[in-house]
Amino acid sequence: MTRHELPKAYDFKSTEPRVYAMWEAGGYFKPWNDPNQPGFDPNVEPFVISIPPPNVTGELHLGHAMFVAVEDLMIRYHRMKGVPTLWVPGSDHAGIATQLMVERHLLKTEEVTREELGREEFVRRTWDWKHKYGGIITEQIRRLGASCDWSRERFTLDDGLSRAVREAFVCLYEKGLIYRGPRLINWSPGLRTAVSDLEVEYEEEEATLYYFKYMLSPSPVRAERSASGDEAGRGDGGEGEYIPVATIRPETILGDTAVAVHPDDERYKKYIGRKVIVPMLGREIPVIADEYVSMEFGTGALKITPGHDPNDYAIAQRHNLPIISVLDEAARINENGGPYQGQDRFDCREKLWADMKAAGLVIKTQPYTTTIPRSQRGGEIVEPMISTQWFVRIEPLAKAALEAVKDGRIKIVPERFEKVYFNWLENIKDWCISRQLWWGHRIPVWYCPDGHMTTGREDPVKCGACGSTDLMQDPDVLDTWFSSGLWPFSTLGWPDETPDLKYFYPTSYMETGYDILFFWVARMIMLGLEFTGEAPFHTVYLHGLIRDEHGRKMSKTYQNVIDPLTVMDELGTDALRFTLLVGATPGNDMNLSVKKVEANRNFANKMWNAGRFVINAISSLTPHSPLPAGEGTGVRADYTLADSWIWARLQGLIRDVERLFQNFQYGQAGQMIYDFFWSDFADWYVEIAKQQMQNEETKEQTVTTLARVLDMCLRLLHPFTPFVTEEIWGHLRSAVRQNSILSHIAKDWPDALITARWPEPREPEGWEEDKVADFALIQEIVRSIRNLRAEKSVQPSKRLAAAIVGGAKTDLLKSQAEVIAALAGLDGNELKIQKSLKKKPEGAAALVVGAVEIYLPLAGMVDLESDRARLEKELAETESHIARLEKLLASDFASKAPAPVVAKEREKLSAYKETAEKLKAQLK
RNA sequence: GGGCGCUUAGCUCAGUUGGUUAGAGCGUCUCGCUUACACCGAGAAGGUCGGGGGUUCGAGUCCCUCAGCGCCCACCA
Repeated sequence: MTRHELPKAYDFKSTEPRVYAMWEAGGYFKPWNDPNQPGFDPNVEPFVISIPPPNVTGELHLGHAMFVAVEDLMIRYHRMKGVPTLWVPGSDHAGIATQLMVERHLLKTEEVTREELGREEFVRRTWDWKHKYGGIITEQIRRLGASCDWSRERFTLDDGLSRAVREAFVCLYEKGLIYRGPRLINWSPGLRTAVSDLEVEYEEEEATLYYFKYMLSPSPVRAERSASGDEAGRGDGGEGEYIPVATIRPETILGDTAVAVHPDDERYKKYIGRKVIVPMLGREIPVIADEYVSMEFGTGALKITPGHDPNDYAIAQRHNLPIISVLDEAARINENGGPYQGQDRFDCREKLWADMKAAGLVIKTQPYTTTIPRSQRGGEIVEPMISTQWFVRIEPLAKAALEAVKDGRIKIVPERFEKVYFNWLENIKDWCISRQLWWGHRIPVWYCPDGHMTTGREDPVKCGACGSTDLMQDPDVLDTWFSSGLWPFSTLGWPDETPDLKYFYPTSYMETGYDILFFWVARMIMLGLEFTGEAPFHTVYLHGLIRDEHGRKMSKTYQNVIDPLTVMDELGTDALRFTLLVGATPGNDMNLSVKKVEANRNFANKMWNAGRFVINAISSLTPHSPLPAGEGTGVRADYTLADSWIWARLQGLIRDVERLFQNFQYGQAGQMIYDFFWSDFADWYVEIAKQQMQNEETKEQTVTTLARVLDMCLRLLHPFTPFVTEEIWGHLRSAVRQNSILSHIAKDWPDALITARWPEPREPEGWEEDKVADFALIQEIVRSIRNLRAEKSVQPSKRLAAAIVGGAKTDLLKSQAEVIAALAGLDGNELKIQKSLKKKPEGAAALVVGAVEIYLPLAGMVDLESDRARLEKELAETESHIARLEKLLASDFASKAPAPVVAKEREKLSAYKETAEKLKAQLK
């Protein structure tokens, strides 16, 4: 392999599709231990993730990119550790979203509405649409590098999962945990369906508060005196007594069935038990007393509309008030609205108010800010309405789900979300699961003409109660989240005890965004515990949401949306993945910018070029000099300091990464590998390797070390950036094939390689620290020389002579003379290293690094004055450190801090003292 | 009304058992096409870790408090 064969810049465009196809074709995404295959071992614990199924209608967005990046990392890491690993992919039928999209599509292409087509035909068309476009999103998920087992791909509306939904419904129904009945629910007038509490969003908006008069009807028992209250009392025109009331939705006046006041309210006490007259309709309704009413707020009197307000509904229940609905399914006024029947809710609001004004019933209007309930989907204002719907009796399920997290069977990462989870489940209300849609799992309940309900695992032929064969299935479908809630086990075959279900369930991690903790995660836990008796996963990992670079929400109106497909086209998948993984911290939102992705595109290119260098180096070895195998964690006696140092650093890195992965600190781990690769390996070791390779004695061990360290880095980075690492590794493998030291990239995680595959005696305790400390001195010397060169504007190509006085470090420095010379731009022949020096060289600039003195004879460039100033500044800094440390060591620190910490500070102090002495000598 | 998060270099952010002189990327400044990489290399400037108090030998890190920003939950018309 020659250098010319590898392009100078990493070509992700041609690499990514080729590599992905290779993985998929090689069966690499399938678990190696498979219950459906011969040789299956049930005793090996697998690692399993169910994908958060994207909507079939979905277009790839950064949320998808995020979960794929994190989950693929988890999956690849475990796979490399040798664990049988399964990532189950699939997609969600997404009831409302898909139905709306297909409706829009049909209207545009065929100018036909859903109603015109009829239910059966519309559902058929939607399936057509799904077959045609449903694969787009999964293709896009593949582009992200997701190593899912595509042979196990599922869809929430396919036969198996539909059967699971049916089974779940019937079980709950039979246990009495599902019921049907009229309740106050959230109604979406545009979509004409009920929605659950979670699908309603409350936004603060400017509204109007309308004040008006509730006139008292003449009382049989005359009120003694007029009110003492400020607002209640006689109307100005002597029109009679009234109670002032305020509302935001005047149209609901038509459905009022009472006016409520606080029992202790002196202003209104006397009216309790009397009647007031509903404006424009003339109905008489009672004035009631209820402690719910706040005397301080508004007028202190509250109109009660049980049909369209949850609070009023509750009050009505307490007082046995009638409930009047005034809106139809499109939120127009219905027959109970008298003259206003047929008007839109907002038209009616205006007209009714105008009429009331004409009738002298209006007091005033006032601008008012309040929270308005809007549909999460359409954005329209949701109306609370009485409607007959299906509900899940949630308390028993919630209780079990609460318990599972409280007793640790399920752990949520980051932990603070456990509190959020508890709070939600403790205050949960019954879940409205029926939707007035056509696309979804139809409710498996049939009605006979007498109204009996029949359900079952098979479609019934006759009524279970009366035997009638005249059956009509419930027209509604189930909430999309009902089927999603079964996902971890329905995808594995439940309700059948399939081999997959037995082996792969419960799954391991549930990884998703915190925004669907309630929608999805909590429901999976509730339904999983109910149907399988087990928690569907033992760990919930929640990632944050992605915002633009200044923390704003991405939206089309701001024009700040970053399209992952574009980013992948321009900068590569690995760059995007690495950015999402390293920039984020569990459960915290992250701000993304293309600039960050660019920086990581550069990192991918860095890997590529370091890889190219190493491969080239391997090729430069004679074919007959084999690379030694089996070297474990240790270092050979003949290794140079740099060889030992980089290996020592790598050991530390592997341990740190392992620890961070165990704690879900993926971002931190990625950052550490990045730093090691770029700074330690590329900037230092590779540069030294260039010099070591020129020496026949050290050439082979250097190439070996380059190859080993690169190999380990590729493995560590593979879960983050799978494509570029796989590609480099492929080239690396073909470069060393005849020399055979490397095995298989995607199979072994470094820690396993070190502890198991290369078991050799460890070096003496502390060798790593010693090597790191020694090398740090060399780095310091090189840096200070470079620094001085830059300061003096010495031409970079100019080789300088130098004299180094090493004292106790002389042997070490002598052994590193060539390294120092190469990296600091010194002339190797003119570099003198000695233990001590009688007299300091004339006209040389002096540097002090710890106890080491360096003299650079910069003929003609030395400015005695500025040199002196530089050394004096250093001395001052050193002495301030000495003072600080002496004070510290004289304090309670010395007696109370742990011994090793104190020892460390003492060492530092003596080092500073030595430096100070050298500096003083220079200044004499 | 409850609960949570954030506040660290010009910008975006790391910093999890409290322990050197607080880090990275981008941006800025000075050099440089040294045979892996200009998607690069070398060097530099830049921070009272939001304010105040406390615990401790020692606090960006733990506790209290205040302020600003953001999010979630919640039925005051």
